[in-house]
Amino acid sequence: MPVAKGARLDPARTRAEILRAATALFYAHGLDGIGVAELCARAGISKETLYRHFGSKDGLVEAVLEARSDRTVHWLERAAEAAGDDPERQLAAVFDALEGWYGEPAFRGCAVVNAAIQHREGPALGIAVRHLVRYHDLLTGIAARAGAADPAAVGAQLLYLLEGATVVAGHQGGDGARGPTGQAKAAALTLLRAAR
Amino acid sequence: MPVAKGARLDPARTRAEILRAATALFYAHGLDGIGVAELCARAGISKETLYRHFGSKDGLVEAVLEARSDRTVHWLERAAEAAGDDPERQLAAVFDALEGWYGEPAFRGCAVVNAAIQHREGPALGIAVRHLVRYHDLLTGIAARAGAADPAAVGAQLLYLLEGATVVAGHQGGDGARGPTGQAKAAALTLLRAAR
DNA sequence: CCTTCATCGAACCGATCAGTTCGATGAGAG
DNA sequence: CTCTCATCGAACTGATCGGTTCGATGAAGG
Repeated sequence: MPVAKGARLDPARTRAEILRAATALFYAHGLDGIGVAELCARAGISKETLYRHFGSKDGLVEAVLEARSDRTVHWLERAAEAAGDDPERQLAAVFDALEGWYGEPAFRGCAVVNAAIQHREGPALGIAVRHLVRYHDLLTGIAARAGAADPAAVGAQLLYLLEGATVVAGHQGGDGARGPTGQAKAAALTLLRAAR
Repeated sequence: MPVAKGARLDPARTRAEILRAATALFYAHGLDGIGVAELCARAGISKETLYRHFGSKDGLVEAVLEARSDRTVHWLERAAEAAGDDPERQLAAVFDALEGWYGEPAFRGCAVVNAAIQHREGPALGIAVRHLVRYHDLLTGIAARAGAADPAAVGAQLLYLLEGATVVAGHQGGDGARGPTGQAKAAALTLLRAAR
């Protein structure tokens, strides 16, 4: 990142570096909790560079959220695929991955959903809705392969569990008062088995 | 609320009116989406009155969140009590109440949880953690009365469902793209029955 | 009647913010 | 070597924000 004055690096690399820094800062401090000036300082770039690449702070937020949604969804899809063909194993793998995420010290919930809660207007809400639909599709697919009578309904139930566990886990770290965790996978498997 | 210049109304009533307006405005626009000046205008009071009652915007936020948490928890407790002695009926009543709430056009998710997501520092996070603990206590009590082997674990599972359904429902209204709803109660009952 | 005081309304303050502009710099391309 | 242009860094703008202050007002209480 120590880009010199007249550096002519790959512009795509500059853009990626801005995205990387902005993703972490928006997640940690909230969309309104970090200013463009500080963001540029932390990313090691100038304001002019940021505005040439993204046009506005909202444009940067949109790019960050799109990338974050893609990464998270693909991460869970890969976790399910890697678990083999058994739908129960796939579901267990998804929730194992999630619970590993919850344990990271910087975990603060889902960045996309959090952003939509912070900025009801603007691109965040639409991206979050699509994000939830993708989660729902993933879980509905597992329910369908498990032979559920109404896969979309079971997918919705599993989606509630996933999002609820994420929200609850996201509130643990600042204070004490941690509620019981590790129940999300058990609940998900119970719901899937009850649907067959 | 058209309070005249030298009005000597019950100060407690003035305070309550500020709280009422602030609760709605913070919920609709977010904690950072509404300024003190506009809030005062909408509440029909002057800035000096607001600052005498609450000291700061953060003080007002704290009072709003405390009151909102109390109201919501008591509302669900009453819904459960009114359903009689059968734990399954109590759980159904809680999720019926929630799903009625989700259908309101102004529904935007849980104000307390949303606030903690917006302001990670300050009083919001602590209030939200306590809020979730109270929800967990309510649901754990139902699980215990239903004879669950591990009531706290079942309470956590139900808490995930409750929060997840709230978050998902809170993202439906701005855009189209509504996911399946109405599955929260069915999932909750499935989990409760599986635990007996 | 007269004191008290909650209230209004408007001006004011310092800080911060998103976004713009510009001269200087230096690496890569021809 | 020279032109191009992405980049830096710093200054600047206009708006908004949270919070303070103050004189005027008028209802309640003695």
